[in-house]
Amino acid sequence: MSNDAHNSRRRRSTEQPTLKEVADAAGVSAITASRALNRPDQVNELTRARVLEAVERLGYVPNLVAGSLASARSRFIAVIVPSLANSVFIEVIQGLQETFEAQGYQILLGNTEYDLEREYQLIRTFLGWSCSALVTAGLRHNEACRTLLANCDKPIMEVMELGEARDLNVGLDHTEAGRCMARHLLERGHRQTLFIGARLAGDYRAGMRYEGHREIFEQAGLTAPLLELERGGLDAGAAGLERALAEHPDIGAIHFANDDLATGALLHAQRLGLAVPQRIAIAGFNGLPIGQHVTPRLTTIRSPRHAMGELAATEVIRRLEGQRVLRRQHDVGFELLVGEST
Amino acid sequence: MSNDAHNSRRRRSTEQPTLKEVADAAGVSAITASRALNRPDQVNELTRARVLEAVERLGYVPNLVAGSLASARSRFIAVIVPSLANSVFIEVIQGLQETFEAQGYQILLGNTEYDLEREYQLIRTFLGWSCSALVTAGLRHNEACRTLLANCDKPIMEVMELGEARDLNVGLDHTEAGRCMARHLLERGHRQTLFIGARLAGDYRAGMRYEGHREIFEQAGLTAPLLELERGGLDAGAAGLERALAEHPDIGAIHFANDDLATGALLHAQRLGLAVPQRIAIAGFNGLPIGQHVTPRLTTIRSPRHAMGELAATEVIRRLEGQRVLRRQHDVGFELLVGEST
DNA sequence: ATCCGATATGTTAGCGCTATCATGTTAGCG
DNA sequence: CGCTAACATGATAGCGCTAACATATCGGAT
Repeated sequence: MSNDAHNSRRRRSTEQPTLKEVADAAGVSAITASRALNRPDQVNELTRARVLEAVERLGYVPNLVAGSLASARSRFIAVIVPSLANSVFIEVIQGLQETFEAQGYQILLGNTEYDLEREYQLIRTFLGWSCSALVTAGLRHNEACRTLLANCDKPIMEVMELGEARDLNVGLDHTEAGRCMARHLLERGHRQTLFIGARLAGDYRAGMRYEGHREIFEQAGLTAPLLELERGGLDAGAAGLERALAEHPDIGAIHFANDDLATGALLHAQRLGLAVPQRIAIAGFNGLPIGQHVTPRLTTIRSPRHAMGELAATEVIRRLEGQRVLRRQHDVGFELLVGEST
Repeated sequence: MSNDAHNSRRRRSTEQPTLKEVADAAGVSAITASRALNRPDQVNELTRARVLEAVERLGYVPNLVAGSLASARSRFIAVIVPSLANSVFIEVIQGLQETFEAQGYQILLGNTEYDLEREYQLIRTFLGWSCSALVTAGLRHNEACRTLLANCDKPIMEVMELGEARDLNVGLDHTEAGRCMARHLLERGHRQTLFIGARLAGDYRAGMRYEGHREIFEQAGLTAPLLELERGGLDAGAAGLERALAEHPDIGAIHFANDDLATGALLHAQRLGLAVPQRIAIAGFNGLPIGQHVTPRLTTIRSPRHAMGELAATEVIRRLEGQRVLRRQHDVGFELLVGEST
């Protein structure tokens, strides 16, 4: 009876074999079985073979939750981006994922939808999963989030832009990218130029590019009007072109905040029979493949997004494995792609 | 001394406060604090307020790993896709993510790179995290994987295509989609038609569309040659057009496996000065926005990718919350979008 | 006064794994 | 032959939380 009473407390959920059962089957202790799986070089070769055989035979799947609790480490990497709709983040994520997964880390993906409060909640949750490191897109966070990050001893990697990072930083200088394109437009003789972006409060990096753009035009004694759209995408780009022509009839060039908008406008100009760049020049940002397939090819700025993810992951892994990071801050740069659209 | 000896075993990793400390601060027991956070309605309102105040004051972040181990449940949903490069999967993931995150579930994203062995490894890992459910893209798995899934008592949702699913299934009939486009091409009078796809061994759903295409053409007493490319994307589409013209000079229409290829070809045809659809008609699959922005607009088939993700997530959540699923299998259908490219 | 069920809280014992310390075993050395 | 270092394995005690059972309190029905 006391036996039964004792057993009644058991609450094993699944029928999954445990490490203990594998160990019994292999005739070793649990800890040896654990080492055979996680620290192969600390276990005799024959013993390990017996354990692996038992694993195979019983169909053992390690309970990673228990392992993480016991070791206070998980192989999770939290990755936080503001949007999945924007292919830019997807490519960074891909670079991160390939590199992290190759080293046995699992990405926990969070999408803030450009909401800093959501970012805070996500980071809390991810810390609760004892993730090994945090990768966030961008340097701007709310108060609560900054506190959380400041009290966090894990590697923190901020990507996409350069600046005052808390820990590690891989990105590019968006203001300089804005200046670069503005200079190009000036060189091409465009004086009446409009900058068109979408939801710049969220996409503040586009706002930084506008600041760079404005700086150059104002230095040249010109104005740099801004048109902000409610939405992004190809449709919005086409609509933006219409609005630009209506509201700024004498405009000769449009600097779009990204290639989606710019491509939408370019293709719409074709439909309208507007000569690009003679009647209206169009420039973008990102260097998406589509921009190089339209005629005229889109003048844009290419950022090394995939490489940014890889580099960020590599540095985080170095930190996690106790090696010295190569640099705390990496400027991945950008490249002006001159097409025929300007 | 015995006290010290006892304490020497302690191995608390972080300085993070634990639930016990929160409970002490609030003057309740640990389990009450736990309930205050997870089962608010089981706790007196005032008690709960005290606990929440302590949580706030101490900056407590729940250790979800410990919680999952104790309850043998995590709020993880494993999502396994063959590629992130393809925007089709991204949109499904978005639909899944929005719906799952709204209910407090966290997605664990796995990318098989079209490798079924990798899929098996990913599923093992995810099961090790005691995920609550599994969502995989596609119905084809290797032997080991099928065994794992068969012995798994969690909800399993297979998306993208329809067929003999293990458990839940949300998708569309790709063979029928291929037939649909083939019929359209025939109606438009195209007799000499080529199907172009990329890496069909991995993207077997494109292969199914080709089977549908071939069936219709062969029924009409026509041949349905196939051209398989090594890579996908816009560049590949352009290259595919070149090869098609060289290898099949009398071809009048090309049915591409997806819109990326088709758009690449369409834009390339523009550059070459080939009239579309007079000299060569072009059709795609997916219904990407870009196809509706080029001139002529691309004839394609739109699949409700975002909705597919939402629906899949909704059904999984119903199952997890003990409600009856609406249907074990959902055909989300597709829509022929007739542009001017055919 | 007694019993009942509903509500609120507490005690105990795990969940499955690994860190830590302890022990045994073997080879190498003076 | 004892001594040490290197290697291999084991016993024990947690990691932080929650399931299961236990207890206390209270208003209302009997």
